[in-house]
Amino acid sequence: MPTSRRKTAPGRTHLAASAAATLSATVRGSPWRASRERVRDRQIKREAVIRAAAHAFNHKGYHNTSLDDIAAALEVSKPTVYYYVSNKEQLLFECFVAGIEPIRAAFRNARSPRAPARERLKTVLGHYGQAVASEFGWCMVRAEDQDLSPAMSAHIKSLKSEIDQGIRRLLREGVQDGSIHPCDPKMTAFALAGALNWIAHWYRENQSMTGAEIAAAFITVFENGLNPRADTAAGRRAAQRTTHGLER
Amino acid sequence: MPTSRRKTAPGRTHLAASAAATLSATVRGSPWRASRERVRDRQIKREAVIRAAAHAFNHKGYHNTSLDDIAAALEVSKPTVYYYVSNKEQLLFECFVAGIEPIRAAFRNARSPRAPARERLKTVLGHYGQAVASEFGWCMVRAEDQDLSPAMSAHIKSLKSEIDQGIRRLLREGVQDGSIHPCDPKMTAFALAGALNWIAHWYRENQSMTGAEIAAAFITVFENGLNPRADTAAGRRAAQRTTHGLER
DNA sequence: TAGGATAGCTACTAATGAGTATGATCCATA
DNA sequence: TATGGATCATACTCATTAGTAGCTATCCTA
Repeated sequence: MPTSRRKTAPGRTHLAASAAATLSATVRGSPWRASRERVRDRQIKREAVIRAAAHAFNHKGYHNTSLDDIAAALEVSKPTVYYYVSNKEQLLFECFVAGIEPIRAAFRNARSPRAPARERLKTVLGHYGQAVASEFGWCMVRAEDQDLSPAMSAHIKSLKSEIDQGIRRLLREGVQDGSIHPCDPKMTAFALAGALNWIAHWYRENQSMTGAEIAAAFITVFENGLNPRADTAAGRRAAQRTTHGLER
Repeated sequence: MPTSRRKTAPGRTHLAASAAATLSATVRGSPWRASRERVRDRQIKREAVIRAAAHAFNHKGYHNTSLDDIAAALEVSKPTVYYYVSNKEQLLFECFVAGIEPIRAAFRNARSPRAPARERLKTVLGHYGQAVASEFGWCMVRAEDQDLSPAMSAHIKSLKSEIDQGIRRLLREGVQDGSIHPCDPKMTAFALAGALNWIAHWYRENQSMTGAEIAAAFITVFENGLNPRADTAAGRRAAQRTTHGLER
């Protein structure tokens, strides 16, 4: 890795460039306006830091990523990173929240029972899959309580639990309105979430599909299960041969 | 944590006790026999080290576990651990192999097409689930290439790929013999493995079921999918109302 | 145009933890 | 009973890295 210690002119760092690109910073107005823009500017830079962290965590893992790495990726020094974020742990936490927020939004939209619960669940799972395939997916999925302070760990656990409970509720509603096969909501929710979470592990290496395509493919898998095809004689025969007992 | 630096008499450490418990070390015989027992003794102690590592990784994560921790858990010093294992990375690798081996064995047993492929797949997935819920499950599932040297990373990847290909093959066979609904083998294998892998994440905190019970419950989930119950008028009505399109 | 807030850098501290050099002890064998 | 290998401990080295102290430059506001 070439240490391109390019001496950027002060006040014109990569971070600043990133902010300037998004801001119409040339507009001058009242002092308040300028002040507001400063705040926005800072917010944008902060997000750039978090995105860079997510990218690094994604590729090298949390513990193998130093804050110097993140700073280098932004062509900035380490204290600059600390200027936008209080510590490494918070960086992971922010990535986690950025990843999980779209899923929570999807749940909020799925609240009202216009459609059968199965359809609402499918929509939510679609968003879930896309979130996991996003840049923040890895952080979302791999953020472990072991790496975080008790407070943050508790916060993350409660967010995760919220998602879990949301899936279970939709499953129960689906069983009740008849749109979903009777099932154990807890185990089914675990299976669904697990299958989708796992996307984060192989998606980096195999980006031949978009997040939406993957999510759609998974929904199909969930719907078909492992049932034999009901429309052929061979399927019926094979299904009848089954013994219906797991190995001891 | 009380630093119970209990001064164990030399030659009578925890490791030795563990080995002695399993060995009938009192038997004296020919020098060759003693020599063979020494070898076995060493092997048993080595396995105790690996188990201790798995336990620690399981609870604190790989990077948050120091070799001093593992040594302390065995009431032994760090160089003793190094006496049985060449480095930390190898420790993780051994845990990984210990976890994945039963799954490979299950695949070997599922080779001959006595039963329909669906039944063979169910059996394999049952073993898979139990392995993931085992003490080595976490290591198996969370061992990342990022934490390992290229050589070990490649080795682990090939083992993982072997499992993946095995599942796909059984899926294809099942589709062919009619015992499994036509599906995309790749995506279906990802979903199945993901759901099962995820067990490792929640099993530690929720050991209300045995590994076998969990595996059985998951198989049921896979078989039912999200299909509506076909045996009620409500189910059919709900199924007809569905729009069959993922959100845009 | 002075002053204060903003934004950033160089150069450090301090702690942790992987891995090792060296030597002590025990036991089987000769 | 002397010796060599097996087993384990004390006490280090060395590299990494999270986080900080203290300084500088810029720019908006009064």
